[in-house]
Amino acid sequence: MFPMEKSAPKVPSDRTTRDRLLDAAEHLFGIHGYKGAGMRMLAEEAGVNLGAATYHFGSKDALYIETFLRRFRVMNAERLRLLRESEEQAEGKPLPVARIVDCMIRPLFQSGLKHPSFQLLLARNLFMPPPFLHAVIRQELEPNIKVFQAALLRALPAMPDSLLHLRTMFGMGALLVFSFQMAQMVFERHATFYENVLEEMVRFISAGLQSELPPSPEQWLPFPFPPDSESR
Amino acid sequence: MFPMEKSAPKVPSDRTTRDRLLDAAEHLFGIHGYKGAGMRMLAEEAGVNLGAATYHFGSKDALYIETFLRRFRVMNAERLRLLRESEEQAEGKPLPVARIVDCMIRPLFQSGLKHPSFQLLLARNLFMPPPFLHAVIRQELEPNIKVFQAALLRALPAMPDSLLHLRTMFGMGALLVFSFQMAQMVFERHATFYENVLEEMVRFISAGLQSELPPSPEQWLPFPFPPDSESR
DNA sequence: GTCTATAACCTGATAGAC
DNA sequence: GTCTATCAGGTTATAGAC
Repeated sequence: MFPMEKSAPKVPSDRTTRDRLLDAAEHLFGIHGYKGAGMRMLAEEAGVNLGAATYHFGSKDALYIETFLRRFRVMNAERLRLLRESEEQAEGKPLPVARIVDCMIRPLFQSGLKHPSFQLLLARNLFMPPPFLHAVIRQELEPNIKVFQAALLRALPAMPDSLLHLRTMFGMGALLVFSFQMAQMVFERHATFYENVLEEMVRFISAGLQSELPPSPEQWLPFPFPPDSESR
Repeated sequence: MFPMEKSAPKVPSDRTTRDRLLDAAEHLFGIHGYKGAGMRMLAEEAGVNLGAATYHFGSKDALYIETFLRRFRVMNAERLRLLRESEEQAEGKPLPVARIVDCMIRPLFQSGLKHPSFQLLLARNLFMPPPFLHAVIRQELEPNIKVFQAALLRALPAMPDSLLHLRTMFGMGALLVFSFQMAQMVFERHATFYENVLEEMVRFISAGLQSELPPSPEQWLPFPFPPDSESR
């Protein structure tokens, strides 16, 4: 009934093997995709045994999910933190659109600079996640989207929210493709380069969000993000 | 030395088997990706034998390339046709940005309505083509991009062309993600729905392209499209 | 916790009968 | 042109020694 004294830490304490596995997975899943990278490949790059690999995570799917969530969670938290901080500074006044967009996409650039291989994995999974990741991402992203959508609606009160939803998705597309593009060339450029691209993207997306309203705005149905994919 | 009289047509004449294979490939590669769909799966859906499948195309890669190019080529040709037509109507005056953007993206919607499974395959491959497709796409896309870039520069003479290049890429991102999204729900909506989305996307992208210039425009290096991917 | 060995299965390609 | 049978190599997952 009593917990054992030497209660072996169920997961931690073996940082090395487990974490090297996660790093290898981040790298190789990013490059080759879920189907493209096998457990053997991962184990080899991590320098661990094949058996040990499945031992630590139970299954390939579980490893993939954990690899993705490890950084995705902190990135999303950072997004919310930046927005909250901006809103406190504004003291009740609605934020400018560009400022909100900045909070949305800046963490992606930061995370991309720190973890280039994750940026590849991220773009891949936001665009076309394998089926078992789909629900995970949605659940993780949902509160985030709600908060930003609300902030944008305060800044653009004349906009029907289904239209805002559609435009936000266009913006996500611009962000995603470029994020993938950027992952290929991190370390090749100076930090100011990324800051410039970030600013330019904020300009592009903000202009799109604020463009004139259509003459007869249709009631768009909401579009799920990430898109519903039949599989893979 | 003389060609045989009954010169058996090397490729055509067997439309059924070959074409059913292409259709199945379009469908299943679109859903599951290159690695996700095996030759067995394709052969089964096409109702042909596994051996016959590799016979007609030689290899899985060749089948994949042909499946993609079959529609990609006509889509790109249509893009150029629309632009040329618009330019003839304008009689030498530079076209409005929105008009150029319309010519760029309208064929994708049209093709998506006619061939929903291809739209999925297209988005997939423009975003992250398997390595052997990469060069093929670039070569096919290059003349197209040049023509549209030139038209946009005529419409936006104050814009540095490396900046235009960057912004065009943002636009491609918006288009791509939404195109993928749309592929999931073709047939569920009325035709006017798609026309409305198309117009809305033209508005979004045009506004982004025409947004104010950055205070000190940096000389961006060109970004390859599709992005350089290490693999898969 | 880590390893070896192996099970059960799937992959693309091919040789040869029809 | 189409089929069957098969090959050599890949996949994930697991059972059991250490």
